[in-house]
Amino acid sequence: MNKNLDPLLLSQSRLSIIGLLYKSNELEFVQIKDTLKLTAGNLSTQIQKLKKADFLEIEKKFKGNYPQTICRITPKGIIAFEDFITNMNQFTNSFSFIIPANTDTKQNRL
Amino acid sequence: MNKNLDPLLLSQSRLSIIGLLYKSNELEFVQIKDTLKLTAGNLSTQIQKLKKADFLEIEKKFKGNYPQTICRITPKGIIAFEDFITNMNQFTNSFSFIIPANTDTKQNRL
DNA sequence: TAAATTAGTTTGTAATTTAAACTAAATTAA
DNA sequence: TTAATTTAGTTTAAATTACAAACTAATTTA
Repeated sequence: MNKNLDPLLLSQSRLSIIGLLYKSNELEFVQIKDTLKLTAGNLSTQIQKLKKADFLEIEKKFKGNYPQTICRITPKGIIAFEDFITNMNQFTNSFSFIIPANTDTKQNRL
Repeated sequence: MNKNLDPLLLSQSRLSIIGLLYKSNELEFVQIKDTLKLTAGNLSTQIQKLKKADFLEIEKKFKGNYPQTICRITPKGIIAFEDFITNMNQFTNSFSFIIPANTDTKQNRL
């Protein structure tokens, strides 16, 4: 089978989390939770999985008196996300005989 | 969260199965199994799930003396797959500031 | 006629998902 | 001032999913 889609990112919640961080580099736990409308429990587990894969790092600070959890995407996370996008585009483009194609050739990795 | 990706298709195996059928309309169980290198057990369960969602229909015949299971994509399956592709393209294109964009506008549904 | 092959289905375990329950501190209201 | 509520998370537990292994059942080959 086509095993090129990282199963860790083949998940609505984790794909969205990494996608958000891909754009913003780092975000607060609460920002992610609110933006994606995830429960805190779910987000907590998902970022732990992403951390375990070294796709993001978690920094615990304080914002005023409250604890604050910052998530930051790692170089490995960036590459994994770009690979996912590239592979998914490749897949969707293989149906361009009916669904208009993606012009993506090879991504520019920064 | 971005709840527009049908979780039934957000699976490597089921996405590939429906993708194959999207191209070929109907295929034998064994053809799908061999093409995607799935185990028979896994394929059996996955097509049952897809059937339950009315994304494909299963016809049981005989080919010579051996049983033959034909899988055929349904109109509902076609729409679901096209929607998945469209939504995934929309997602990936929202990262085109770095990853080249997909030109897909609105798909032509046949 | 025994062994191997074909074509699947069912089962059992492991992993995943996610809401609910919980911890722990801070803040607000009575 | 102390009780209730809010903030910010983590842990748990139940439900769902994934998938290989084991199984059924017939056919073909040696």
